[in-house]
Amino acid sequence: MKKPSTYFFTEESSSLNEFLSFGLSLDCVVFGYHEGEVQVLLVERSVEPYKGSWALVGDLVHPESDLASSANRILENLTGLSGIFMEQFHTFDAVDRHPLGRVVTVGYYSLVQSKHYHPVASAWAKSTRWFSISELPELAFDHKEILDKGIQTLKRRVRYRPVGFELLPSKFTLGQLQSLYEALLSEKFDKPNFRKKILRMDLVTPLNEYQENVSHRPAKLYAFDERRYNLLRKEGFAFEL
Amino acid sequence: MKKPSTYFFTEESSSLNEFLSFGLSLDCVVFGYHEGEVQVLLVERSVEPYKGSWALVGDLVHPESDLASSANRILENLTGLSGIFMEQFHTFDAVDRHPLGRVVTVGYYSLVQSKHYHPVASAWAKSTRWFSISELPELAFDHKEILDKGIQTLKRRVRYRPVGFELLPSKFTLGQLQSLYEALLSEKFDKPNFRKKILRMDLVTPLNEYQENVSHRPAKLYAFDERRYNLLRKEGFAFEL
DNA sequence: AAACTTAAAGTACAAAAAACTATAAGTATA
DNA sequence: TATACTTATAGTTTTTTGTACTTTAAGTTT
Repeated sequence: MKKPSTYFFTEESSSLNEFLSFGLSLDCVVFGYHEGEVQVLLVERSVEPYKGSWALVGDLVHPESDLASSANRILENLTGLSGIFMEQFHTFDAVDRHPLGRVVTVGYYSLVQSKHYHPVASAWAKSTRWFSISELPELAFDHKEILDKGIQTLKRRVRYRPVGFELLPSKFTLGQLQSLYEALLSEKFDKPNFRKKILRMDLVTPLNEYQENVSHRPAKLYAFDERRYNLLRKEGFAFEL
Repeated sequence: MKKPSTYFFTEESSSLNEFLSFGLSLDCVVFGYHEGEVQVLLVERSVEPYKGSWALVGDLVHPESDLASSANRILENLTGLSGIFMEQFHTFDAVDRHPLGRVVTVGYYSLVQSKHYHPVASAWAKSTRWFSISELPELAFDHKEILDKGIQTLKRRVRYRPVGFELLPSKFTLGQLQSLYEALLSEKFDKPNFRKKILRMDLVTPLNEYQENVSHRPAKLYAFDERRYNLLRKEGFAFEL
């Protein structure tokens, strides 16, 4: 990259170079869902600082790459999966948040089906583990703050994004969908009304398939209609439950 | 600030210094409201790059300060007002977004009453002006993208923040409040129901004062109850209109 | 000064939606 | 064949929304 030669910042006469001294990192709250419980993937750091502590999945961003591609690289390295759903939620910039320098971090969250995730060996992670969001360990850096903000954001965005579908298999029952939303929002819904509302939105299409090997009436399976969602999203619809 | 000496990033063996080469800036979408219209404050740049173009209010962040204090400094310089409501909404990081180097910018929005705003001479602004959000000029950098995302975010946050009150005088009528929300959301509300909902929330307290010099029945004046709002916010309430 | 205009504030009621209750249906297991 | 469990839906009650209309309080016009 060409180094700048002109002044940009005019409040005091100092060159732009002086201001190009920030580090940029990305920390991702990887949400999973398993048997009615919302989980978060954490890694045990194998390097200083905070060696041995649990931390969010994250890394520094290379000066030549952007956040979205860094995020994909980081998650693909860790999970072996590419094209995972991921969204930015907040930037954390406390001056002393990183012990080794001025590093600003951008918080992302991502949604994966726990069962699709398989741990991959990594240079910076001694181990990785799913934690229930109700039983979290102490975290490195300001990762507790980032995680809390991530959970808070997810709970809101769930209301106007089809976030839930990322956490379910491609064929699911309305009961599973309801349990997921109840776990995400820590709130119970009325079954008949939940069904009515979901079906009215036309976001899911019924399949001619049913659950198998269950010791009760088998539920009909549904699939998420992505085309229909993209249509609705343009009009700015709300996911009212 | 102490320069780091240890390795942090282990994917390749390079020192942290190599990664401390980002610039950090802040761009603020200053929203105003005047006679039923939502406006944005733009500045005409008097310095390169994009000299002469309209741009959002923004500046580089000093390595020793954080975003919140930079934001306050920038807005106080420009408007002469301090303690203005301001909130982060998204970080923009395209590699080529700034012609002079790798500068990542954090988008904020702020809400001010246009009539309280008085332009202040500034080193980097030839002039400043309010624009209606329906008649915007071409903007410098990626400011169009930032502005669009800011408007989109405001429209959503209006639903669970008392954002509206920042844009009204301390004593206002319910009619004014309703017009403001209609302008912000480009949506009409039913008057009796709007009143019921607002009053039910207990966020506004009626005063024993009335409009004056209007050629019709004068409306009762109300004030926003900040204490009550802080109570409700902890429970995570929604502003359902 | 009486009649008119304008908008606030509130009332009444029908229509729609949501919340709640109850019950029938389908499958596996005891 | 009974029972345990869960899906699926019908129906009833309660709450919310939308519409129309009434009353009140000013200023404006004739």
